[in-house]
Amino acid sequence: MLIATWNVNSLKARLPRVTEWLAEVQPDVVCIQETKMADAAFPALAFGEMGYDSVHFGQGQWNGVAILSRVGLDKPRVNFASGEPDPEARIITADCGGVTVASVYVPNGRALDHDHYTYKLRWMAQLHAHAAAVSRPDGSLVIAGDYNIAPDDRDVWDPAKLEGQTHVSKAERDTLTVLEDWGLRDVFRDHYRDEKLFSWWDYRGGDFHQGRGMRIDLMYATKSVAERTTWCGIDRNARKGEQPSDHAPVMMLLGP
DNA sequence: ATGGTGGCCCGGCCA
Repeated sequence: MLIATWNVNSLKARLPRVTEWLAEVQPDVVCIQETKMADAAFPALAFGEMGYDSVHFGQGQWNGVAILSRVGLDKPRVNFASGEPDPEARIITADCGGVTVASVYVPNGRALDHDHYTYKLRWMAQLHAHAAAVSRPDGSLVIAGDYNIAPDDRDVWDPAKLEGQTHVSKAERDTLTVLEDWGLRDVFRDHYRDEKLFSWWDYRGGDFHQGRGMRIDLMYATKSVAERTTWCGIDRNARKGEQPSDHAPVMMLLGP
């Protein structure tokens, strides 16, 4: 079972690229972020014609998350499963092929002294509670999406240049450690020990072609799922060509 | 030099 996550940066602008990619790669489950559309505009029919069931949690102009699955899609849950609901559309969960899958779009944070940064840290605490509400540490859970956090310095092109900015602060990275302490693993890092491989590159300044990126699109999985993972990858080809998203899809392949 | 590109929807916000 091939599970993917992709921040598409507007599903309306990206639908041709997304359907082309689905046809080529044939993933079984896809977590999508930043659809930037209302539920009524979500192209469920187009995905259905390609064999995918889908659920979407949108709010219109900003945010918006979805899950596509061709291995079953049960118990869709929008927003956090416990505590205060997020006022923004940033998390959706469903059971797909025996795995509980959450598609998450973590707040950006903007700057360390910004209100949005405290919102981001609070959001990550709520994500921890969400994991515990939908699964046990010994269950089958994948939380995949745009975390807007680079787990460590291997995950950024130049740590020195990013010091003092969001995505790399200790407090943000500590929220990932909380997830790991609960029982989740960064499955990509299990398969690429020291490689500096990125999933996002700013549109500006030719950053993609200069290799100036970060790995912020992450797939956290419980131990039983991580141990079934035979391969992980980032499809940087999807960042090339006409009208790409600024993110590339990240994938994990599960054995039986 | 606080720029630059590309989404949103049509001047400025957000990433």
